[in-house]
Amino acid sequence: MVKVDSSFTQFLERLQQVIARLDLFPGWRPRKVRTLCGVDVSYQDRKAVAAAVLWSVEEGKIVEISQYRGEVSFPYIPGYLFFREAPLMIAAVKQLRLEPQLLLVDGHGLAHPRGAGLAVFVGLLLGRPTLGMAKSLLVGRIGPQKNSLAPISLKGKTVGFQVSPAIGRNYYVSPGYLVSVPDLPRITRMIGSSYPEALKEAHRISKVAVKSS
DNA sequence: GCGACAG
DNA sequence: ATCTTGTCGC
Repeated sequence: MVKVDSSFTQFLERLQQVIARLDLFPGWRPRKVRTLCGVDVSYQDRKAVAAAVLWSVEEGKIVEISQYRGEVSFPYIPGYLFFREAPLMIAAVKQLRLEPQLLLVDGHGLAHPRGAGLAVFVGLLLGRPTLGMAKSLLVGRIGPQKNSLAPISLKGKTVGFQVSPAIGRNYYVSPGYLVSVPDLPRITRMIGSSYPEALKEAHRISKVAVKSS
């Protein structure tokens, strides 16, 4: 794994700051969400496998799967996850034959120290509506819960929500691309409120794939 | 300086 | 994330 000097992380920070100034979340309000695409990455040493799982909401089943095998040389550093995982995730999604309506990325989007987490980069570079969905908080404070949703506030702004499903652990959702913070509650409800099956499957499939390689 | 810290 | 056995609980 390469050593990462501060000049390089400073460069990545500048990149995130520039991206964060763009108009990333103008709002996306579909009448219906028919297909989701869960994206996740698993590792075994430097070997990595990204899985993209296209999921039909109405049928409740997998429609298409794609995997991308690669090598990582950049370490995990909180706040710079995009540089490690975005290339793999993007490659996996691009291999899909069908075009997903909404991407679900395992990681934060707006709920990031510089407002530009992994989900922002994946969504922006693929040009698709995207949500960041993380299993734990990176930054921000949790506000009062209302209807199983509690705002994540950062510097006085709401950057996402903590979701407390009827079943399972809490998770965190924030805008990745196109979807705005005010639209988050509605979109989250449309796809079911509990941790998405598309992401569970992407996690399982990438894990199995990296072990058998 | 100290603590926190997606996957 | 990954390394790892048994074990507590529904």
